[in-house]
Amino acid sequence: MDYSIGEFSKLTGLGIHTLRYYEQENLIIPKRNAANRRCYSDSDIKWIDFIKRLKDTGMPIKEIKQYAELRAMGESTLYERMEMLINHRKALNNQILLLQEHMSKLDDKITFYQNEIERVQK
Amino acid sequence: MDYSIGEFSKLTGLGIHTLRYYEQENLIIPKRNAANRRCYSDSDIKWIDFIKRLKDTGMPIKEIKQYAELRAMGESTLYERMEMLINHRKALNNQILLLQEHMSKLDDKITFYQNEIERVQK
DNA sequence: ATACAATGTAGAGTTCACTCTATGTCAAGA
DNA sequence: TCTTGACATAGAGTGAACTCTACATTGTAT
Repeated sequence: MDYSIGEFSKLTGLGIHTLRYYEQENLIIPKRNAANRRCYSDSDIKWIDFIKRLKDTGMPIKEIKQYAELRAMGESTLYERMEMLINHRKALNNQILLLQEHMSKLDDKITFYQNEIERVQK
Repeated sequence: MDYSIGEFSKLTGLGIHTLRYYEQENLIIPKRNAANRRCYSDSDIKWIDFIKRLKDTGMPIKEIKQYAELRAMGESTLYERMEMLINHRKALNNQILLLQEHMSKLDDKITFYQNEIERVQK
């Protein structure tokens, strides 16, 4: 099944402009029909979902672009891509640990506020 | 103890330009000496550390600015500030949960790569 | 056949959070 | 005294990631 850019935009939640921008950046390059219209496929949906995952975990577009370009080169880049993901996993793990630390400090601060408010009310 | 902007920049790890920008945005407004030079205090260091924590947990400058302005108003805004922090804590918690989910999916993908690479090598 | 909605390209504009430049003042060391 | 370096302000520039505009073309419903 193929989708026009408008349909694909609705399916993925990404704006039409964003999809064209992603194409410009080589993240996703859909087929074209006879009239030069973009034809997105079902596998493009999965690919966009993965791109979103990388983005949402803090990978910059440039790096996603690198990954996408390796992917477009086929099987010979499997190892390189895996290495990228392993590195990204490490970064993500650190990010989570840091956020957890921040949260516990934030909890301390909230506790402090609760005490202050009680103190002031007396 | 008071610090010039240069000293304070080194102490906090924030650039001089960034400190002036933060002042412009009302995040931190140091005293001035007779010659109109900024005089940062020890408590300003703690305040910057807290600003950094908010920033690093994804709070946009505009919202930090709101918090800073409440803080500058004194005790009467304690409750409002606490509420902001509680909301932020919630957002942070969601963010962490989401990242953990992303990480587990990333792990699946890495496992997939490992299998693929093995398959291709045979 | 005609209108209109969706699509195409190229390039400009926006927002965020800095970061830097230009220009001027002033205090302290050689 | 001279010069150097840190500081001051105002405003311009940057990079990331969109987002929008202008204008041309095409597909579809009436």
